[in-house]
Amino acid sequence: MAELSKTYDPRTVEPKWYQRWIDNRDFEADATSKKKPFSIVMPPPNITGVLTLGHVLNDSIQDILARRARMQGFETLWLPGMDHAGIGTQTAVEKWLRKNEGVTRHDLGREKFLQRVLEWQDKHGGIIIQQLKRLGCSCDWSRQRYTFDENYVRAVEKIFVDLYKKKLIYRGRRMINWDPAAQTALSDEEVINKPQRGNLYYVRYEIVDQPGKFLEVATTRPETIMADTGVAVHSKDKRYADLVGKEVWRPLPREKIPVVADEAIDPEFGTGVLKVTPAHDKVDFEVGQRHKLPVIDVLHPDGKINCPAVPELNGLDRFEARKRAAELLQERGLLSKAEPYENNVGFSDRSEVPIEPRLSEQWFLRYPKTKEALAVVKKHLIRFFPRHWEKVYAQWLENIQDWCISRQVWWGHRIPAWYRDGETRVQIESPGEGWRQDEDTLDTWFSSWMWAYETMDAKTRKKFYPTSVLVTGPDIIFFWVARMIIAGLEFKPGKTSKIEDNIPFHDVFFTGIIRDKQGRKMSKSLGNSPDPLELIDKYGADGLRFGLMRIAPSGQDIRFDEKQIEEGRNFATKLWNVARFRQMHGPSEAAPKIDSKKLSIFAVEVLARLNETIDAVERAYREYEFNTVAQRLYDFIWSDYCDWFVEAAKTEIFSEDESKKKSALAVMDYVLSAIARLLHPFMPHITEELWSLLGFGKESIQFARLPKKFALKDVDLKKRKVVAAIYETVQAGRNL
RNA sequence: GCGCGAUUAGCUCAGUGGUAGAGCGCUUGCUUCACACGCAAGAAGUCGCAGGUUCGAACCCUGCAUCGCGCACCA
Repeated sequence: MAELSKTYDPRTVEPKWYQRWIDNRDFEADATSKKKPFSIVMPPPNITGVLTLGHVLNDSIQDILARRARMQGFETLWLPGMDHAGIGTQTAVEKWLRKNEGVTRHDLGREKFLQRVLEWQDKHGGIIIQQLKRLGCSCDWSRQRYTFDENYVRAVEKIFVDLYKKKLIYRGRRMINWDPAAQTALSDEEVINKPQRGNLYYVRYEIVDQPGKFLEVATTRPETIMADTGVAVHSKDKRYADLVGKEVWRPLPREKIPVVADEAIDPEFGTGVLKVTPAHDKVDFEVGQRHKLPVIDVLHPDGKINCPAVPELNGLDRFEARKRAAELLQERGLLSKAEPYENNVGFSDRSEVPIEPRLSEQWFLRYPKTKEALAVVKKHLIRFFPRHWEKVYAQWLENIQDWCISRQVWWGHRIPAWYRDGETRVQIESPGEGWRQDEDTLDTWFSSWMWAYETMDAKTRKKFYPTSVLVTGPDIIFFWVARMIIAGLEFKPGKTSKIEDNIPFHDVFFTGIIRDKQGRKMSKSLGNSPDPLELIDKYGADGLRFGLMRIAPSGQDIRFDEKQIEEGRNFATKLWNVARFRQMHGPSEAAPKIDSKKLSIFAVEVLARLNETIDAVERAYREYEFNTVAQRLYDFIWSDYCDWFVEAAKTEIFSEDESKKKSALAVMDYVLSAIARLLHPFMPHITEELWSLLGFGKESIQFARLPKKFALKDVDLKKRKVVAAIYETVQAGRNL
């Protein structure tokens, strides 16, 4: 048995073991194994991403579950991979190109740009995978997948074609969310509403056959007046009843537009008159449809005004134009007032600029299996932890709208649609000469929704699908979790067509979101996100993992404080030292013989508490209460074992009575071995090191069975009262 | 407007019907033969507010307040 050094050095110990695990192929799952399966697919991080604390939390939890499953005797697969992250990656590379070479993607053209993305990917991509290894993640790297793997791309295309054939995918000209910065359509989920301070402008529209009389319209967007093709009032609004059917002069440019009556107008808002701008607002579009109003688009895709008829505004950026339009109206006496006003504006999740509702030709998916998806969660065929997310999930599914899946982005899965002379064909291969493929790519989530099964080959899938549990953040419950459930139910990748064989996972554990000390989200721009790699250097991967898990209540947001990680490191040191103490009194036994007749009352106490801890830990795992597991282990080791048992046992260890000494040491071995195993999922490296140095097993601790409770006799358990009394006395004595 | 969380010691958070807990911080004492990343002792909370249920409420119910999040509205 090697000697334990005076201090624990995670920086050498951790990489040493990780390398050994990899060399032994300990993480590789055997699809032909007879053991029961346990599987997790990792939510694929973006190829451009670097490790954040969010990943550390997420992946530590997955690692804990995977490592525990191995110790429970399951054939365990933790399948890792990466996401190409369409808009995200494209934006990152464009930014890099602009900074380093001063060129845009349009300067390069599609082909060259994609070439550069691939080069960039080889050079800078996938850093996060190396970082996950440093965390100790026990992923099956031999099965690592990428949403751009050839087979995966093929599967995405195939699904598109299938859904098209089923008439679930269609192409249509509809109102979509347009991101003028990234210049692409977005799904509703990618739009975030934020309250914005602005003005409510009261604009005067002169009534055509009553010169000098005006209809006043309240609007926040005077820059879109040029696109007005009508004004609308509520059908029952008496104030304006006589004007319905007449015409008013649109101020910019001056033109006659009709007054229509529609139920959608709120008579209470503003003046009760709505300017109808079908090209630039969803409600207005619908009103326009009902009254057959024309659609005039006055915005370029980049958000600049497209209206040569009003040269003062033409070519201006939309926000610039807003101010200018108000000035123009003011000059012409058509602005009666402007009052400060706060309203919600939709922002692009990615580029963080306000989106524009825009009429556009896009591909859409009519979601299949929404009722079934609702039912599997309601009936707990899929269980959510914590439960309250079920409601959020249900609310989304009940109000679901068709999904806009096409993106005007170059980096992504190409849409398998082909055009020639007004003819359209949807198929994977080109139909032949003269056919032009659709320029657009698919929403990244349209590929990720197959992640739970398309990452597995047939043999792997047979053994490991459906997966056991999904660990992810609640922020992607719609983007990913719900859509994966739908995909599982619709595409039926399971061994039979039964629902329970096709759901993508049995349990979903939603982690909390890590915030800074002030409760703000971690973000690059705020610079409040500590670098996990630095934390690992400082405190060790095990320290970081344990520290974080201990403060991560199930599903609650977490306020991060480095102090908490320091505690994790301190705990590792404590464990190390108490093992050293044992080692100073001779070699340990892998299978210590404990003569229950010779157990001291202190030994009975610590074994009883170990039993309680084993039970409590088991219970907490069942509910995914990782902080409880961590806390119970922490308390047992530090307080019950170190502070009380070891201190009490010292008298025996230093006594002349050999049998008492042997008994105490045997109990220490028993408890230490149990501790190492219980703690291994949380702190894999240090426990493996101790397991090896103390000689508790020839094999890696990873495959050691979790400790069972020690069989204590009732006679012995009765002694616990005495121990309690003694401990109380000791405390009182110390007090004096 | 609807829904979901949170509100407990200076800080970060556990507890969830029966005498208020942990870690950090603070105070005091310890270079005691594993550990100062430590040991021992201690001070510190009318458990957001108001009602109700109960023998008994931090915990259950109702209402309110504050903070955060989601959905809807958003001219």
